[in-house]
Amino acid sequence: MSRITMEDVAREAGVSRALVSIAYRDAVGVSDATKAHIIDVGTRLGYVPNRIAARLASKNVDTVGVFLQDLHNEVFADVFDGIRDIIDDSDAQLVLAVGRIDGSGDAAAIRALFESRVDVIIAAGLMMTDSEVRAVAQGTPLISVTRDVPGIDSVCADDVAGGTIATAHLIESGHTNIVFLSNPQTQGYQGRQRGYLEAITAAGLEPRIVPVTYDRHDAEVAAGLIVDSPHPPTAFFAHNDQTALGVLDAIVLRGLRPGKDIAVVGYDNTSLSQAPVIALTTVDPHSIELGRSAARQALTRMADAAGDAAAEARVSIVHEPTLVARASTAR
Amino acid sequence: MSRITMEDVAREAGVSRALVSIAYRDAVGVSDATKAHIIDVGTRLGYVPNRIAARLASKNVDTVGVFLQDLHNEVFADVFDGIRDIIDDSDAQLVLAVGRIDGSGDAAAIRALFESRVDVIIAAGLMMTDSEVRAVAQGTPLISVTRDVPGIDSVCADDVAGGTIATAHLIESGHTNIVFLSNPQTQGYQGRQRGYLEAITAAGLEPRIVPVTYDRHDAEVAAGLIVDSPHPPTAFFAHNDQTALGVLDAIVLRGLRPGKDIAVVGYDNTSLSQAPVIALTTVDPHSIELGRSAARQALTRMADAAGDAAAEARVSIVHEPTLVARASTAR
DNA sequence: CACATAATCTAGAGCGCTCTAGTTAGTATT
DNA sequence: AATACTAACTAGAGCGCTCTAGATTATGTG
Repeated sequence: MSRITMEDVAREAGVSRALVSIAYRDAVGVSDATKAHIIDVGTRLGYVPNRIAARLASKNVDTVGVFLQDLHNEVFADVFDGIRDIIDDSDAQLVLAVGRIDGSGDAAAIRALFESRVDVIIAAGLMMTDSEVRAVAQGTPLISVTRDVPGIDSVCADDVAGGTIATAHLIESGHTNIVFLSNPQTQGYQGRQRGYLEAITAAGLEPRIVPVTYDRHDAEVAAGLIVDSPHPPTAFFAHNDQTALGVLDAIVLRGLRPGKDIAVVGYDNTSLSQAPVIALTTVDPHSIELGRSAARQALTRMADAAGDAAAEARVSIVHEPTLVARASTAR
Repeated sequence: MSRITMEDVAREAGVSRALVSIAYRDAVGVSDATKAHIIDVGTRLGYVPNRIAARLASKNVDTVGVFLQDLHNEVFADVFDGIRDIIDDSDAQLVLAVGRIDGSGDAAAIRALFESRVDVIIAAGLMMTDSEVRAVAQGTPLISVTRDVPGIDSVCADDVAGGTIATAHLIESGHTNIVFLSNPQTQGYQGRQRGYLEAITAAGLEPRIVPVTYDRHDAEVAAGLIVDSPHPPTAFFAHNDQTALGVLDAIVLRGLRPGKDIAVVGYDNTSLSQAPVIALTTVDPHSIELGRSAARQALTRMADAAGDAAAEARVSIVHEPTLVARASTAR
């Protein structure tokens, strides 16, 4: 274990501990020459600053906690990329916590973030209910990304609009029997469903909503049952790309051709959907950009928590999603 | 911010600070009644223990740092799942750091882990050279997972064997012109290539190795060029599933059929390759199991760092990979 | 050259917790 | 009833850093 402390460096360099601290933090108050000397001695001794101690001692170490729902869903990787873009350019620290696909790890992950005394939390894809989120956010500012939580700072795409353009795209292509695959477990992706409903009813069509679990294989099975039913739809709109992939699986397994025989639309525009083998039509919520916005908002919240500017009211940033048409909806 | 400290709880509960500490840590030395009372007062006040302070004060808070190379590659999600399986059952803490796809974030991520004073680091997919890894591991035990680093505890699949069975599978299927798509940037996936070479030369065939970058689109372009070349191979063996997907893209874009016209084998058995739409033949390194092994080894290292049992020599755990044959290599 | 001003540097009091050593009370042993 | 335990609890010294207030030295100015 690294046993070298700031004290050791100070003694060896012949200066006070405080000066070593100043030097290592790039703060003002040390001459260039002394600073160089201190850093030099430090590296020679193999000194590694102890961030734990620094965090304890200082009120000014900005740290943002990031919660990612599921590492297996690439959306969260995209969001994280965006967050990092911004945070790397600030001098804030990042602390990461990840949930479990079924949502069972959310509370524990958020608690861990709290116990690490982060100044602000960016949560991507929390599965709890709105009120649970609000309850948990007590004290530390919480920014929800990819999901709008009333009462909480939120950064997300306009999912209702996204659901509408996806459905409208299908309707324009001549489909009249369109099934929406919803996710009952995930609180907060209701917007996509609402958008679907709006577009469907506006067109005077009959909505068909089927709930599926988060698991892609389950989605395949569920979609398969629907395809095999007496009145199979000609198009599916899945609440996310993962589920859409399951639908493609079901279609392919039955010897049918996505796009030609049955149209499929996903949501998220993960890099997967872009692959020519998949070529999934999908709604792009611009996840990276969402991550960036969320990170900027996080930085803002930290700033006005530091200076005691009256905490602004809840902020809701909504990005406009765009449709990306690919082969899965091309005849 | 949560301003309530242990002191506050102690005062309110009418006990000493130390007793609150004992109660909250589930340690022995407090009666059940008092403990219940303390916890009760604590929750009423909204007390959240400060793990930062705990870490500083205690020598006995086990924390394992996990480095994941790239959130966009699902292998790392699998490895992480395995790690968490084990760590969740211990009472160690997990600290996560993630790199960047091009390896540029590795050093910074590892440094952050060091500065967080983790007791042991599990690194999945480090892109540095072996000696850089060894240099960085000074002091803190470092366990490399998915990659064998000489001199460092490593948990990985037998990549040479993996490369061999993949190539042998292709040869048995009658292929004689097999291209291996290597990744020159990633140190340490050389085993897969070596396995390929062994199988190829054992069969008296001509090796063809083409380097591609980590980017899937680049892989598609590179594979495309090879397919369009005068003597296109009848089979590709890609160093990982991501790259294999790029190959599938190139094949599909040319109106060819994977499996039928050109065979493709990947490596990692990510959930993606299992999807019927993709149906990629691949080598399964049993990533989750690798994660579990690595975590167990991490726990062991921490234990013998605590008790001053003579630190054992370097441990290398090798799992046997298995071939998963799917449609991408079926005529 | 005395005095102000700025630039460096230091002392030492915390940050919120854990942990060792010790005190006090409660129960058992002979 | 004296002794020995054990269980329950407390005091206080850190952990390695940051930060405020003050000391010291260097620089400028009329």
